[in-house]
Amino acid sequence: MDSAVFTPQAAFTLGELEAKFPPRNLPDGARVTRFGPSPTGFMHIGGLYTSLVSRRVAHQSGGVFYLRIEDTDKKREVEGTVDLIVSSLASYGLSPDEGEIADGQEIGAYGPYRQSARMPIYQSCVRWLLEQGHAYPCFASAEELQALRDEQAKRKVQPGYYGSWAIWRDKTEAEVEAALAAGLPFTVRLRSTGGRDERVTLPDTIRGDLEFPANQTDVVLLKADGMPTYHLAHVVDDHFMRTTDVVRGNEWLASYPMHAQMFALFGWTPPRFAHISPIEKQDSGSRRKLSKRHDPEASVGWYMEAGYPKGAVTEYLLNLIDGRFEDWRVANPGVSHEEFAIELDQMSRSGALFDLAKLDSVSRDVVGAMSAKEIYDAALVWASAHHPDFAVRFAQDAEYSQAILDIERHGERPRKDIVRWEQLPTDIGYFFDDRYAELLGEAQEAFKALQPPAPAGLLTKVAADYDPALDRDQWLEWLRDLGLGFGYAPNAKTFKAAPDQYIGHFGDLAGVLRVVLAARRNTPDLHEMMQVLGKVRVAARLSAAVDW
RNA sequence: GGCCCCUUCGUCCAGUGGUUAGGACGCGGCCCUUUCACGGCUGAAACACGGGUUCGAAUCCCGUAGGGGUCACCA
Repeated sequence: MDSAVFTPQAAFTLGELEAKFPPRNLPDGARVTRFGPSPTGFMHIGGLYTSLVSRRVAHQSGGVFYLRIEDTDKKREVEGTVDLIVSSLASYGLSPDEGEIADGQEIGAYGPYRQSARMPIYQSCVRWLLEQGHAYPCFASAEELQALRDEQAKRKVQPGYYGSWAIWRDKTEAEVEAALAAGLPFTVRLRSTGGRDERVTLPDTIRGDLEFPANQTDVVLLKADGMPTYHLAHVVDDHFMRTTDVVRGNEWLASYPMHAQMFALFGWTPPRFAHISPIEKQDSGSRRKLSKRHDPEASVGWYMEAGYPKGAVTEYLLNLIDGRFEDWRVANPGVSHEEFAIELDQMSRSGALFDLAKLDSVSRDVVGAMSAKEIYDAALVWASAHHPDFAVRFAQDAEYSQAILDIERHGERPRKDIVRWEQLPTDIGYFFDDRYAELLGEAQEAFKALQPPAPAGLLTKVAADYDPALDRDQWLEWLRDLGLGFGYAPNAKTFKAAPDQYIGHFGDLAGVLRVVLAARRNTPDLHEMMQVLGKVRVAARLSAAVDW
């Protein structure tokens, strides 16, 4: 029978494909890796993780990292996902060297890079398999397949389409013709060659040699709609795209024998495999994969909304990949994390638990190392997308905004209170007069609750005498002096030594000013804060509070 | 259930026959201090269990247990 019936879109011989997609001309040792997401409406943090590993492995070796869209399941496909994937990768500095770089636009000589556009290639390969007798059409319906599984469950045998359970494996040509004539839908299946006691070895880059029973299942290669399954597409694409290292989740471990068999049948040398463990999450005692349904932090979008700096997410991921990154970071402050080399064979075999506290800590350090300008730029981008009100305020006077961010950021030990941009509106909102007006109620309440209460005349005096030109030491001396006149001890020690002689100490005085100026007790350095607010604002706020 | 993978402080990672089992996050204490952060010092905290091999085991071997993955015309 003419196998073209089952592969109507086949257009090439294997030889033609070999010529069309020749081995890459790369330096010795160069690795070609890829990221192959399915566009199902979501960009998983695990995808970022895998891409980070893959891209680095490729680039460290002078190789190529490409993006391949695995859109062979049109039922699950969600429009707009490709865009999301492309832009997510781009914003974390993980853009591919080949593949889709913008919606519908791709670069590279090994494409197309969307599997749905590669039908002629897959079908050509399957046609060859059919001709060699390594594949056959299967007309079994979903119901028949289910009945098969039920029977297997009843008899307590291995479930699956294999051996004598593979009902269409040995049908006669006449039976196939009849099914075809009846217009029954069909799939094309692999005619498995795996022996009963045969074993195959997977030389995994991360895990070392792993042994499995050889594949015995007549897996589906071409679905009823003519699309390839993952298994076929993986083998064909990674061969013709000349992938040298397949980096993928360890959920694929069990299907390796299937893939190995296909590579062998085609006569192709399989790539190296590195099966990485997914990021997991603690869930009432046990752990499980970070799931798109239950865990918001599984989505890359979550990190964007929270306003984690891009570098923080990357460095956290780097941390999971190799804990020595931390030591490297300490030894190489200011160096781009791009410089840190990843070694596949050093990766952890067990899955890492997602740790928000650790991410926050990494982020604190990353933000701590940024300049006010860098923070301003990144935070403004975030605010424009996620907090328009704040964006307006923040953008109005860029110089003022940056001065706010620069408080305690210019010395040896920068402030590390910012973890994500999301905090900014509440943390520095009081610097802006319109926002401060909204906080007035809170300020008054806190002011009234002050212990000891602010002495009469204090605010007026500070408002009148404050000189922004004073440097830190002069300011301290001035304010201590001034406070002494109102009964505040110059420091806590003095106060403790003679509590009856004072109403409080310098810290209490600073507290009064903080509450009035910022509507809160915890603010950055008061001296710098007042300088940034400026004489006019300071005086206005203090004077207005005299009547509270 | 079959097959496969994994197992060092709560978490992440070091440690590949001889270490007081190390670092980081988190947590506690102390110090610094105008609050909050920062920083410094310090403390509690782990080799899943049982057998071997060995003068000696977190490290090698065999079991057991626990956790995870996979057995689709989803990837």
